[in-house]
Amino acid sequence: MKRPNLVVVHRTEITSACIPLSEKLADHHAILQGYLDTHVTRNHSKRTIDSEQQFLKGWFEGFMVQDDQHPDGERSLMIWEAMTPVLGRQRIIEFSKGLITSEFKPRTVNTYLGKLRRLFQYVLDNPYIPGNEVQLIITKYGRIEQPVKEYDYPVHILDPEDEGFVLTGKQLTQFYDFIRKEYISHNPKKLTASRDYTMIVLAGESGLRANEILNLDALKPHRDIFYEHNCIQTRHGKGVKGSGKRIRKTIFTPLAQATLHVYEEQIRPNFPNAKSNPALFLSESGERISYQAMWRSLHVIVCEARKAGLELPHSLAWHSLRKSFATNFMEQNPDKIWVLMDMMGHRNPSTLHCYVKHSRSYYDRVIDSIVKNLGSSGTFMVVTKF
DNA sequence: AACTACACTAACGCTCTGTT
DNA sequence: AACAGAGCGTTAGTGTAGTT
Repeated sequence: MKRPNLVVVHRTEITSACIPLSEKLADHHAILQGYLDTHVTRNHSKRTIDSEQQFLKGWFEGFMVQDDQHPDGERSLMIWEAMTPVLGRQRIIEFSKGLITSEFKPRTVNTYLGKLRRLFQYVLDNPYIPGNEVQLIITKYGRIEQPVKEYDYPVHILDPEDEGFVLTGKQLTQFYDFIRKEYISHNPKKLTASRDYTMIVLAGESGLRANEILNLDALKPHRDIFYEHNCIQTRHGKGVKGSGKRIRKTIFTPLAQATLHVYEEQIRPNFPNAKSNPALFLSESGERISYQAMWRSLHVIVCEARKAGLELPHSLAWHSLRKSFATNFMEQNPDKIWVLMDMMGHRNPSTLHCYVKHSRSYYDRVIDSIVKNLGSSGTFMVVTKF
C-alpha cells in the first residue's frame, strides 16, 4: 500500500477561519521552504534534499481536513495544525500505527517519523513565519508543540542479517564464464552485452558500487583508469552528512585489466560520442549509462544464467557483487583487513563486520582447521584436575 | 571512572515498480 | 527506453546500558 493511502485520521474542523486560505497556504509553504533551505546550507546532496521535499510535501497533502472556505470543502493539512497540542500527536500516532499494520518495515516507519520530527523541531526552534514583518506562529495560529514523541517509534529496528547474497569465488568465475561464452555469443546486441560484461567484471573484481561504475571516466580531464598503477579510482564515493563525494582508489586485478583493455580497444569506440563523452560506459544513444539501464542489464543476465542452470543467490543485484568482492578478498587475504577497508571506502572497521558475509561452510572449514592445529600443538591442555 | 558492546540516527545509495 | 517515486539498505557519527 502506498503511503498517502494510509491516512486514516478523522477529519477535523478548523475553527480559526478569519485568515484567508491563500495567506495560510503561503505561510505553510514559507515555513516548509525555510526548513528545506537548511539542507542546502548544510551541504546535503541533491538526492537527499529532493527526497526530503518529496516526502514532506506529500505527507501534508495526504492529510485532508475539512474547511468550508475551500471550494472542495476540504484541503491539505498545515504545519501548525500538525503541531497542535494533543491532536497533532494523535495524528502522528495514527499515522505510525497505519504504517505498522500495513506491514511496513520498522526501519521505514522510523525513517518517516524521523523526517517529521526534525521538521517540527526546526519549527519550534524558529517559531516565526518568514516574511517582511516579524510574526510569531503562536500568536497567529495558536499553540504548537513537538507532536512526534519517542514513545511513538519502533525500537530494535535492525533486521537480522540476511544470508545468501554473496557469490563465492567459484560462483563468480562461473558467472563471468556464462556471460562471456553463452550470453554474449547468443545476444544479437554484441556491443551492449560486452559492455555489461565489462561492468560486471569490474564490480566483482574491484568492489565498486553501481553508482561509482557509471560515473567512471575514460577520457580526460578525469580519466579514472590506471593500468600502469594497477588501480582504478572513483571520484563518486558515497559521502555522509554533507561531506560531498569521496575519492578513493581500489584494486585493478589482471582479469579486470584484460577485460577493460579489450572493452576500451574494441567495444567502446563503436558507441556514439565515444570521442566526446568522457564516460567509460555509454548507452546506445551515446550518453553516460543510467542506473536503470544497469539494473535492467544485470536483471536480464541473471535471469538467463538461472535458465541455463547456474545456481545463484535468490537476490543478486549490483551491490551483491560488491559484497562478494569483500567476502572473497577477506577469505584470500585474512590479514589485509585494513587494505580492504581502504579499497571499500570504509571509515570504520565495524562496517566490515556486517558487510563481509562468509558462507556457513567457510566458518565450518576454518573452525575445523583451527581445531586440528590445536590438536597437534597441544595449546588446549586436557584438564584432569580442578 | 573508564571501558565494552552495542543500538540509534541521519544522510545517502540501491532496488524495483508503475507510468508514459 | 526513460523516468519518477516509494521503500528500504548502507555507513559513519553519536548515545547509552551494562561491566570492570
